[in-house]
Parts: sequence; structure tokens; C-alpha cells
Amino acid sequence: MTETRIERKERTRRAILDAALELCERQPLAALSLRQVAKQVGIVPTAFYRHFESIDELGLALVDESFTSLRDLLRSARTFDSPPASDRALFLAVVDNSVKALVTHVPKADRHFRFIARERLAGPAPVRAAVRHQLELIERELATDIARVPGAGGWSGEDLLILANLLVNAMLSHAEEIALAGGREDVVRRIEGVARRQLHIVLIGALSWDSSR
Amino acid sequence: MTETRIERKERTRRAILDAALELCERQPLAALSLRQVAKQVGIVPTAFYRHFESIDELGLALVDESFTSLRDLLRSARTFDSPPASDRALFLAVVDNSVKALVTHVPKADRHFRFIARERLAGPAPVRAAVRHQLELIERELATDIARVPGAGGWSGEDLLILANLLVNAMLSHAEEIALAGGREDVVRRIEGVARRQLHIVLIGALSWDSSR
DNA sequence: GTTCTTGGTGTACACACGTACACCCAAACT
DNA sequence: AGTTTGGGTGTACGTGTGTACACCAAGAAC
Repeated sequence: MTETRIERKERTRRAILDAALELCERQPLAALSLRQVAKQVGIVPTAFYRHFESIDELGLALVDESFTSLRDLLRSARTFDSPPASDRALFLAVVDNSVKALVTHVPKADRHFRFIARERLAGPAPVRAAVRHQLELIERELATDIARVPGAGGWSGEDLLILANLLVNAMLSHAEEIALAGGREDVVRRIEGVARRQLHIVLIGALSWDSSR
Repeated sequence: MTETRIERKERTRRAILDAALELCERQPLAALSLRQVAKQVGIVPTAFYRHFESIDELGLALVDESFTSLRDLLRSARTFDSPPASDRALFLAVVDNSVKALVTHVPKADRHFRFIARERLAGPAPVRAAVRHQLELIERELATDIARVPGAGGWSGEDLLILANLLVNAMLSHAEEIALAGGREDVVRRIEGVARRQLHIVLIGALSWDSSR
């Protein structure tokens, strides 16, 4: 039954992260007190310092953890069961895949998504910066992804980033709504429909873009 | 020099709202203390209660005030200097008008926009509800606006709302970025370009939507 | 001119906060 | 086996917090 020291440390570190994530459901990170977290975990306040130097640092750890969830989502959105034959089929498959990934992954990591949504603009400055940086990385990745799609040849790098920004913003807002839906099936399905149609509209517009300048 | 009682009351009420708005630049509303606000205003803590029952109620007042700014922006976006002749001209005029309204109005009321951006998802529950409600109203208004545009005949009411949601989300995120830019001209101009191109893409996609189902 | 009303004051309390410090004890190292 | 290391404890402090209460002074109502 003897537990190695690093195991024990990792266990209470996890407990702190979980406690903070749960407490953040009711209040922003900036309003979170070290003592609240310690009480929730079941340790004495000063023990907190054995793991994090401050609440801000805790927040940065939570951002990292949350974006791991998001990357999982994005990876599965890029994975196709069967490679689509035609360009049009690829198109529809991309839309379908992305939206499906959204509605299956977000509810599984809803606390993380709610955390990001909350702290993206309201968190302490270092946390805000970290979130912003991660989102920019995602936009860039999406832009290079789009560049490989047939029909995107005439697009400039800047235009690709602008399109990626539009898509990430839209999907992020849907992810927020799904995370806030608390798993209610009907709400999630409605959002799924909205997301699909919006993706359609944007991609159709994007396809006839460079011819319309 | 005698000041009427309601004048005086209104003056310190304003001072409280301003103080809260300024303090909220550095921390979310939920982390704001009654005493901080009182100190900033220059009154004793208990005097706060003469104007608001709680910080939450103060927040609701700030939401009201902030959305007054937003409505101003939207009204001017709907106003045309000269009525466009062709459908295509109307189109371009709408895009141009909206984006211009964005970049001229947001910097003037940037504290309000930052407040909304922060508290929309991180604020106390009543504040979040109020912001959400106001945004829904705006989406509905935009949907009925779009319905009047020639070429939107084949759109169902639900599709109009979905399109409006896409547009409001995109413009909101640009408003947030402008408000966070702190008035730096080059940043604002870059965002202006992004907003314009995104609007173009979406509207082009929307135009060829019902033929593509 | 007297009384009423009310925005603002000052004192006082119980509580939560971050953090410093001395301590404990079991795993880890030698 | 003896020593070191480090996660967790308990006490103690000054400070900030929300709010109750009695009070004041000047505009409003009579």
C-alpha cells in the first residue's frame, strides 16, 4: 500500500486542478481564493504552495490541460473514415466530420471548454495571453489545412488566415454553447444543425471568393 | 451653488458606474469588492447601498448602459448616406457601412465593449443572462433586416436566424479585438480589413445558399 | 420656520484572505 | 541503519471584506 512520493504528489496536484476546475464553474479564476481550493481538496492552505506558486500559475496549467482536449477534437475532425472521392464529397465530408467531432467531444470535456470560454477574456493577463496564443496556433493550423484542399489554390496566405479566423470563431462559439447546454440532447442537436449550416454557408462563399474580388 | 438632491444622487451614481467600469479593466466583476468601488468613488462603503443593492445589480446597470452603445452602433450601420441603386451596390454598401460603423463606434465606447466581452461568459449569472438576452434581441433584429434585402426571399425564418447568428458572432469578436487594441490605428485597420473580407465571404455564400441545398 | 427625508459618515464586528514560520513523519537516498 | 528530503500540518499575523447601527446635515415638504 506504500505510495511512491511522486505518485502522491501527482495525485494531489490532480486533485487541486480538479477542485479549481469545479470551483471555476461558479466564479471566475480571478475571484478564486487559495483557501477555497485548499478546502475543496482537503489540504491545509499552505500546502497549496508545494504545487503552484500562485493561482495564476494554476490557471496556466488548466489552460494547457484544456487545450489538450481541444487538440483531440481537432485531430479527430481531420480524420476521415473513408477518403472522399469527388471534391464535392470531400466538402460535405469535411463539414460533417467537423460538426460530428464538435458534438461528440465537447460534452466529454465540457468543464475544460467552459473554463476556456470564461477565462479567455476575463482571466488574469498571463492566462488570457496563453489562451490567445493557443487559438492563434489553431487558426494557423487550420489555414494550412485549407490550403491543401483542391480549389483553394488562388488563395493568399492572408486570406487563408482570415477564413480560418472566421471558422474558428464560429466553431468556438458553438463549442461554448454546447458546453453550456449541460448535455441536454435537444439543445445539442439544435446547435449541431446551426453549426452545419453555417459551415456550409461559409465554405460556399469561400469557394466563389477569388472569382468575385 | 445649491445642488438639487436628485442631481447629486445621479452624479454619485454615475461616479459609481464609472469607477466600476474602470476597476473592471483589471479584474472581472465577480472579483470586485464593494469597498474597492467605494474607495475609488471617494465615498464610505455603506453609502454604496444608497444606490445599488449589490455588485450584481451594479453589473446589470452596466450591461444596460453598454448595450445602449451597441444599439447606437447598429443604428448607424443601418443608415445609408445615399440609397444604393443596384442590388450589388446595396450589397457592397451594407458591408462597407457595417464595417465603418464598427471601427468608428467601438473605440469611442471601448470600455463598455470590453466590459461586455469580459462579463458575457464570466460574470455573475444574472449578468450573463442579461447579456445573452440582449444579444438574442440583436440577432433577431438583424434577421428581420436581412429578410428585407432583395434576394433573401427563399430564406426560411430559421435560416435567417442562423445567418444572423454567424454575422453577430463574427462582428462581436472583431469588436472585442478592436476594444482590446487600445486605439492603435494600425491594429484597427487590420481588423477592419479582416471584418470586411469575412462579411464578403459570408454574404456571397448566403446569396447562393438556397440554390445549393 | 418647523418637520421630514435622505445621501453620506464613522464605528464596530465577525469572518475570509495570503503568507510566514516552526514542526512532523515517511519515503528516498547514502 | 542513519540521514536527508519534501509533502502536509497547525498556529499566528495583518489586512480586506460585507454589513449592522447610530448619527449628521442639508434639501424638500408643509
